Amino acid sequence: MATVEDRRVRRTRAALREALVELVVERGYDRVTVRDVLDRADIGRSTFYAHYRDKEALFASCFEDLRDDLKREMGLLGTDGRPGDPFKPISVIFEHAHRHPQIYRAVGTSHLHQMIFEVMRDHLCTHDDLGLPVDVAAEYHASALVGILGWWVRNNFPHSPHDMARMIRELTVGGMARRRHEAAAG
Amino acid sequence: MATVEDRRVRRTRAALREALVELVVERGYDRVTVRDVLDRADIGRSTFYAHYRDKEALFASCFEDLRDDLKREMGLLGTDGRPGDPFKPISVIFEHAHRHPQIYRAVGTSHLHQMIFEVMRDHLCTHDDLGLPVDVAAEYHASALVGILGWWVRNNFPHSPHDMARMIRELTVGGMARRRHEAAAG
DNA sequence: TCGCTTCCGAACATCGTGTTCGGTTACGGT
DNA sequence: ACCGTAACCGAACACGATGTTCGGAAGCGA
Repeated sequence: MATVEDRRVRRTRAALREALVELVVERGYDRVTVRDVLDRADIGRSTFYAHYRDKEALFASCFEDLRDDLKREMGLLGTDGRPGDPFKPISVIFEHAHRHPQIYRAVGTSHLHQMIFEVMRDHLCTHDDLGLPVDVAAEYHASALVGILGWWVRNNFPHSPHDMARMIRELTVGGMARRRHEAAAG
Repeated sequence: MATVEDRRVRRTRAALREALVELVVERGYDRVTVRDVLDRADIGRSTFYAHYRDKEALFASCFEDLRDDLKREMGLLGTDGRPGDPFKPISVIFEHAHRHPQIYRAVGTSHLHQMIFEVMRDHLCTHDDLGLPVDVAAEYHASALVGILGWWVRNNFPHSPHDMARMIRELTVGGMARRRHEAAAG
């Protein structure tokens, strides 16, 4: 029956995560060594390896928090059963990134990609059949979305989350609408 | 007045490039060491560093050949001044990838991304104004294209290049056509 | 054949990684 | 406040990868 997590553990892990994110933002993931993280966080070497297998594991743990947070917000959209605005999820993603600029700057798009791909495929399966392989459409739209999200983050949020969602809607919905129309007519 | 390149240089560089590509396909870029490349190519250590600064430089040189080749093929499309099929470039890219499966499997999409983004932006500037920032549209379409290309390569070319180009056309053209129509009407 | 370039390979210094272990500190529970 | 335990420290170590140096051997083009 584990009591509340030891305060030392909390502080150690938080310091390590914060240090890694800072350093990755400053130099990029590849140019950060474990030693750098240790110095920045002021944590002993052996302590690091008592908590994480390696740098990659620490990085993943940073992203896990973020992912859970985002998934929770996404989950709130589908509670009432009604389909709702199919582009609302995009708004949510951009709002989320805008609220966590540091970690979105640090995290590569590869982690995000897998998650968004899955959301996208489920969405396409339930909402409409486009007359072409679902995986192709899902990969296409997921790549576009993650790519433009990364661009937006890298360029320090040159447009508001709302504007980004609107523009993506306009770039995307035409293709979908046209396919639906053809499918209905043919 | 440099004569033809020394045969030894040609053979050395070719062996190194081939070895690196093979190993990257087998294990992924991060899991390949310089030593691995040396063993596979049967080249001495000092010889390697006489030709390339590090592993990254060798990898870049692999991609340069490919890029020049692709750019040449792309260049052949615009020689007659007529606009032609705006989706022909996409066919060319997929045909090219299909003809060089090994190196496309090895090369990450990041190198490709920059190139395709530039082509896309130029294309959008000359062809049509979409009523939203060109950079946004270019990044969106470039990301989608590179993403789906990577997916196609990773999954061992589950559709023909022609089919891929067609599907992308259908996923893309609706959005563009709709924007053009609105701009003309409004 | 001749002169020059390239290649070889062993040795070396340097750096990052991940582990071990005995000693110290700080936490949570009572 | 006290105590047992868990976490932290830091120095030392083994290991592997990187990139450089240099003298000698071999292959190239002319």
